[in-house]
Amino acid sequence: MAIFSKTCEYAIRAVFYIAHKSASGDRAGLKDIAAGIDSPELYLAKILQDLSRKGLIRSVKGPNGGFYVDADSLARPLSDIVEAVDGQGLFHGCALGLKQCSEINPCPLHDQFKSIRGQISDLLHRTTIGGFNEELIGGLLSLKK
Amino acid sequence: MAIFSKTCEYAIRAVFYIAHKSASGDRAGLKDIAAGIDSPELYLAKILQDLSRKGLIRSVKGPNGGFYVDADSLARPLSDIVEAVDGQGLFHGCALGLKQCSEINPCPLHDQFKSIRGQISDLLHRTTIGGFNEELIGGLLSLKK
DNA sequence: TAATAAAAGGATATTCTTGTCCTTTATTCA
DNA sequence: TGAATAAAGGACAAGAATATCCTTTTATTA
Repeated sequence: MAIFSKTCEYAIRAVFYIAHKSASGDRAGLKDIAAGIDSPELYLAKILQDLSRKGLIRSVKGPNGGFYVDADSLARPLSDIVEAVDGQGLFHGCALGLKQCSEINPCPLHDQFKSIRGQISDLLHRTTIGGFNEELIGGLLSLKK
Repeated sequence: MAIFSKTCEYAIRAVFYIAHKSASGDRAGLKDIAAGIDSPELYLAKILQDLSRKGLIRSVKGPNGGFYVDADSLARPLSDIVEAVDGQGLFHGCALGLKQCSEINPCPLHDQFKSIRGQISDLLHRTTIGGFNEELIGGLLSLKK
């Protein structure tokens, strides 16, 4: 198992790609994004529809339409995408799947996993969607698989 | 997404349960284990067959048969189970699914995820299968969901 | 040695994730 | 206003993870 689902990986890469285009005032079309992040186009369409419904990205139909993110969304943390797609599983719940594990009755790995999950949460919360743009512009980062 | 797959959660809980019984010289039968860790019996059978083939646990057929772990296995790290079931995904590979991400050409989250994954790896490597027995004996820990 | 108990193994069923296809709706522009 | 473009939406398909069923093999013990 990877850390994120495949759907979530696509979502993150796509939003980065869209944010990058948005920074120069452009919108990104589905074909463009799918090619840019190396993902199946029609599956990505579903993911973007979902993110759009949830208000994480915006879309415009018709000629010269496409996806973009506004300034507010650029400032949003990466965790918003992860939660929208993969839910809270990475941050909460006993790692061993024990229902009775809690702060009051912790499993033997509870505190250690708590610390690690806290770090993942911190990382995803302090990293913003727009924060990758410099690196994308500098060409240091490719979003292709 | 949780950290481990459901299969892996069952596997970990089952091995803990078996290890606990083994400590008092007993073997654990499938029904017993499934009830003890609250998992579907026949699915668990497949998981245990797999762990047995991979040498992580031992089994004996026939009356008074069942599963047990030898002293060697008690000393094994939890990471052995996780790797056997969920593979290397938790420890290796770019978190964002970027093929080109590497030490030489790291993605923007590479180093931070590397640290977190290192901690997960350390935790799972330094925790042994047998290490939970005191807590199970003390009744502090329940393996039921 | 026969009866029984318990895991092993193969096949199938169900559910969830991932991926595709086709039609509809909204927008642009000639 | 009509044609073209691009996302939205609904339905379906493939694959993987999870779960169940049935038969076979191996061991115990009466």
